[in-house]
Amino acid sequence: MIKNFTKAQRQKKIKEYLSRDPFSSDKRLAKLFNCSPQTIRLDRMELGIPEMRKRIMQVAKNNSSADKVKALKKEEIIGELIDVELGKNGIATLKTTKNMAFNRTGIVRSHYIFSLADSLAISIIDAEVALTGSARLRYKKPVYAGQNLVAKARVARQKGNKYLVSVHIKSEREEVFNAKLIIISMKNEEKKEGNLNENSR
Amino acid sequence: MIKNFTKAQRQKKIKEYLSRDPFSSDKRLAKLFNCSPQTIRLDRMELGIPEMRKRIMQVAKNNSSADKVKALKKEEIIGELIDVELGKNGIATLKTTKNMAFNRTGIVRSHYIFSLADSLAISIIDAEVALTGSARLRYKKPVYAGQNLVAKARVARQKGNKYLVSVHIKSEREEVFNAKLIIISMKNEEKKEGNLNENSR
DNA sequence: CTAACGTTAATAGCTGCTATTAATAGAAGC
DNA sequence: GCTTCTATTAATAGCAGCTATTAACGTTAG
Repeated sequence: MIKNFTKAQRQKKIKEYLSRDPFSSDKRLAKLFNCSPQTIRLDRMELGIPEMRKRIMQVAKNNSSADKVKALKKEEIIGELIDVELGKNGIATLKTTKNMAFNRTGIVRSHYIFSLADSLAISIIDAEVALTGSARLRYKKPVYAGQNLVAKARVARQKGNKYLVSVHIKSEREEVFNAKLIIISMKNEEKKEGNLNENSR
Repeated sequence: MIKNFTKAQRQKKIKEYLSRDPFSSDKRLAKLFNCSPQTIRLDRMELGIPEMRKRIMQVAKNNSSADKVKALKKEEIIGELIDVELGKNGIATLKTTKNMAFNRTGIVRSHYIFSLADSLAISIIDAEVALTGSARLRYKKPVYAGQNLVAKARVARQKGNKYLVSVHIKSEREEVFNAKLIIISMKNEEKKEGNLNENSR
């Protein structure tokens, strides 16, 4: 019989695979790694990896705690949201990579930086839907692939449904970018409609 | 025996409860609502609510695609470059998709629109390296996933290595966005100094 | 040879279900 | 009254995806 992997190789692969896709049962993994479910189970035990259902739970619990932010879902935010005080301020970080940069120079493309600022600005607005109305951007210094960016946003003013948000992005404590954005929150007219025809009582 | 709720009341409560906390099994719900698990099951059937594991799955899948950092993909950024007269003007288009939009509203995220404008502005500059220095953005109307965008850029002024580029983006002949960008062209000497202390290797 | 290791198998039991059939109590209809 | 309907509960078989345990192999190292 063909030996696909050594035990160590297989376990490493399993770990890698599950970190990307935690939704596979032992049965499915067994097929993927061409071994028996029991082997997968033994591997999981040794690696301290919980069963599929518990893995799914972890993922689920993760994002259910993340609905602090109303207008954006987690996946829609560029960068990693560190802290948010809705309606006031927020912090996000972005680890820049080569993919985000011009090959020739290694300089990160400007729209990635804008995306970080814009996403963060929208995230801190306390509304179901928030859109960017206008913005003033200033790129202070070029950012090179590999640099870690820290974005801080603050609601500077609010007039009705218009928020003036200022964002400063630093790398190594040096400001590389700042922006002022007008974010517009949308009315929640459609929220009421719950129980018109619900019988009962 | 004490009748806690009518059927309709209980079902309404179950619906409410699960929308806040999808992690409860029928058994737990039965205790909460002081009835038998079977009753809960019947209620779920009537309401079309799936079992706990499937509910957890839904929550998990939601944010599972979250590798924390969602990168823009290259193809998504630039749009299609239709025509360029270096140093003068250019036209690019972008077919917007659901991926670019907020799930909830279908409105395309602002940074995609900026990316189109910014990329186009940079590509019409006749220089080896061009960087965005600052920008003034105005979002006129929300863009919905599926709309085709047409961006026109024009070099309005040039002062040394600074170019003032204006970009107008239309959908269906209606302007949805415009921007003025200062693009800075870099001399080729300056290209090297990127790797002073950072990223290295 | 034999002991250890790696793998697979078989078995019992668990949770949280689905699906089905049935029993029971209470109210409503004639 | 008796019947019928509704709501609830029960009991049963079966499923997926496990845990935990015991056991049986084959390969390899000493």
